[in-house]
Amino acid sequence: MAGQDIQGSLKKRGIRLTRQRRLLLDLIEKSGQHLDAEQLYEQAKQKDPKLNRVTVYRTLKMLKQGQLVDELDLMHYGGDQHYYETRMKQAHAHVVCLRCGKVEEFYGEPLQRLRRQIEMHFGFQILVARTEVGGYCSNCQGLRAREMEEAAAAAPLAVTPKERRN
Amino acid sequence: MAGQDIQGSLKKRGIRLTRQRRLLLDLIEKSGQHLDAEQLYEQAKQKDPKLNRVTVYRTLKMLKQGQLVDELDLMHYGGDQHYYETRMKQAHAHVVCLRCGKVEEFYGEPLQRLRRQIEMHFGFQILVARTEVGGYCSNCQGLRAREMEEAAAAAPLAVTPKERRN
DNA sequence: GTTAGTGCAAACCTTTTGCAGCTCT
DNA sequence: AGAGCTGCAAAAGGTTTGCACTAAC
Repeated sequence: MAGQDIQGSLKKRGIRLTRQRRLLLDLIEKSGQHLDAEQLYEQAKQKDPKLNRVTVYRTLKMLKQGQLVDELDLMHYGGDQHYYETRMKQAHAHVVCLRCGKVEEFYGEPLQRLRRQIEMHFGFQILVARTEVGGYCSNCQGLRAREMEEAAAAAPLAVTPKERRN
Repeated sequence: MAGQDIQGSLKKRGIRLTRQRRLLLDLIEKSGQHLDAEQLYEQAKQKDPKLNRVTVYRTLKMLKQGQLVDELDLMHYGGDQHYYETRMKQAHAHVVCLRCGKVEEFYGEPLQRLRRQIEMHFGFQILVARTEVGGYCSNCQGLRAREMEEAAAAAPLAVTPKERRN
């Protein structure tokens, strides 16, 4: 399983597998979602109430430096914190709906192609790559349009009136 | 000029063009680089010592919401702050060397192709998209390898020894 | 004249650091 | 045994907010 991979990788590097780290790694790997440090801390605290928020940050930093997790911000939809995911999966882009917050993942060869092109074009050695996209999901596009109309009806001022004067 | 575009766009939306905003817009547009809020503040203060840092943040936020600038983090090479650039240019990826900090921009059709694919695949309406890549530029790859060797020579411990024992 | 925008101070949120004590190997 | 890790408290860095005053339209 992926779990073994990360823990094995740490062991090989001479990094200690403490109780706290095992717990955090478990949570990161088993969570299907993208967790931020605070969510991870909350979940971990339920299993180990003594665990400190600082340990979460230190563990995430270590995993990031060791290239075992990737750091995302998901277009800052939920704020300025960072989200984390394991690197087990194939490269993918994150597609974030700015209205409902849903995050979809895009796999597929245009990403690999882009990556190869960048490496070739600059002779660059890529260690980490992120593509994040914000907009409206198919479900929210109509709702969003309706919301805009309503807003315009409620406040029939602001933008357009001034243009008519010219 | 691009300057006119942003200022005109703001005017149309009924957003006031204050002295401070004109100054900040000028700096953003004329700067060839990616500026963070603090750099922008420092530069602005030289022309208007009274200008407050908060105004910089508020202006950037407004421009971001109005989709007149894009927000980047350049793989957090320089810290956790955000960088900004105008949206005048064609879509491009940012390629950041994690050793020397150089930022290159990748244009080219793989990006457009990726964008179209995401829109088609999910029926998604993209408002903003970012691709950021971290690694070593052609110039730093050799230097980096040498640094690693030296580090291994200086501290001949850590990782590999343990593996030999098996 | 109104309303939006500014400056100032203070708060806020996320993340990092210093240090004493604990624990994994 | 001893380096590495944790918890706690405190600080730091980046960004936002409340409020009274000012300026753009």
